[in-house]
Amino acid sequence: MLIVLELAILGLLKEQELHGYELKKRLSERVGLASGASFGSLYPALARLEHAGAVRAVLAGGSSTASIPLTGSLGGELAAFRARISPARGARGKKVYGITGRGEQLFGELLAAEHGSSDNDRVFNLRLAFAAYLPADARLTMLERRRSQLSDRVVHLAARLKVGRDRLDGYGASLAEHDREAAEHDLSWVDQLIASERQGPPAPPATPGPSPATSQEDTTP
Amino acid sequence: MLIVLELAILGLLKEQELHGYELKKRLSERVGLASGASFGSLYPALARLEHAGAVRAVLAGGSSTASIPLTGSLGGELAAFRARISPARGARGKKVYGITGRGEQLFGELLAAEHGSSDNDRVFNLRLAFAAYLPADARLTMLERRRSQLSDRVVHLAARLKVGRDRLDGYGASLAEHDREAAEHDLSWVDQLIASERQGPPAPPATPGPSPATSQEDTTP
DNA sequence: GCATCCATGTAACCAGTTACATGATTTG
DNA sequence: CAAATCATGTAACTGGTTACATGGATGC
Repeated sequence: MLIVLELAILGLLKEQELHGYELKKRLSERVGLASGASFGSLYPALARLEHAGAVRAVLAGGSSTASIPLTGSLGGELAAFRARISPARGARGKKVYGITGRGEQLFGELLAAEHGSSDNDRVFNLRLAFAAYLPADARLTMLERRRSQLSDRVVHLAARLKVGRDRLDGYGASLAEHDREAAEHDLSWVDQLIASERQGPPAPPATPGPSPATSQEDTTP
Repeated sequence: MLIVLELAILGLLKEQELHGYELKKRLSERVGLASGASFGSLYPALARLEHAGAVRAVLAGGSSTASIPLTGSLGGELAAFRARISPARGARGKKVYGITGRGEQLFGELLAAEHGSSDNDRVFNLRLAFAAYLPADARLTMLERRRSQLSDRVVHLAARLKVGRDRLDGYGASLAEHDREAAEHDLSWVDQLIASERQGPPAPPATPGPSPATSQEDTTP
């Protein structure tokens, strides 16, 4: 799924500039099951995004740790400038990517788009991971769509259990049962999310707050 | 994944003869999340299996309900015979497939094969669905491999939670938490399966017993 | 100076999907 | 008899993987 990878890349780059290798590591850890993207798909995706003007690459110089550890809250502009100190070195430098205005826009579109019934699980997880960038109402809509999806699934799985009672052996029955439980667990989780969405304000406890005035981890090196 | 689809097909055909369309429906309901195979992949897969001699097709005559509703407990022989009443009709008849000796063998191999670290979830679910056909020790091995896999995953996800505490926003944290819970749930489920495997006999409550002397579908054309 | 990790990229291949083309059977 | 559903198949495309090729940087 195009969107999955590209959305994930843009989302991570929105937080801070990264080069491909690092990006890949973050992708794996950040959205756990969602995306085990490999280099073979990551680099082409980056190339596509760059071609589309959504990200911009800067060849970064040698001293490795220079560009990685900035915490992200300042615009790409500055960091890009800093990186440009040593613009070209050997044939293949470390290519640090930053998101552009176009990229931010694309990110917003991808994040808000209605993914007509396809993929589901992975897509939802990913979008939730970046839900903080979504306006509150869109977030709620998304959660509710997910809720109804899961509720359908639970019904379907329960039906499977009932129908298959005589067609399933012990293992099949246990599997069906477990699937239903998992779906129910997912459902109640989403319900929780919805509930806390409705009464509490978004309340982002960590770094990438979408808006509030409280975000000031400055990053002067 | 080749194995997934083909294993699933063979497994279902082992229980009873089916034509593609019906097969597809069963695939969806039987192994819930595991396989939403579409016709575009199913028919080619059937063709491959037929070419490999693992399944054998019989053109079935018109009166639809004749071949479907047999409860599966009788060997393929009889059903095949019944279907052969009108062996060829229009250009495209309903093609009922049955598993052959080669197919049974292949099924066994696929079911027992070590799927070196790949796919995981779907494969496990599928194999569990047909676990009754596995000898007890292989079953245990498989369950234990899965257990260690899941245990690794839990550790990894817990680590993600701890590490990402400051890098994750509320949504990311909730997601990570939920993933960990899900993995833990899976783990304790597998533990249960292992436990009941160890002390109780397999005890298959329904149709498809793995071995008893009743299996005699010979393959004379 | 050699091994190991970091880092980027390409090419071949693979499983699977969607969309299309075709026709038979059932049913209102 | 027309519409819906059952049924089989093909072709184009997609999103992805593994394996390969290449080379800089680090550290022992």
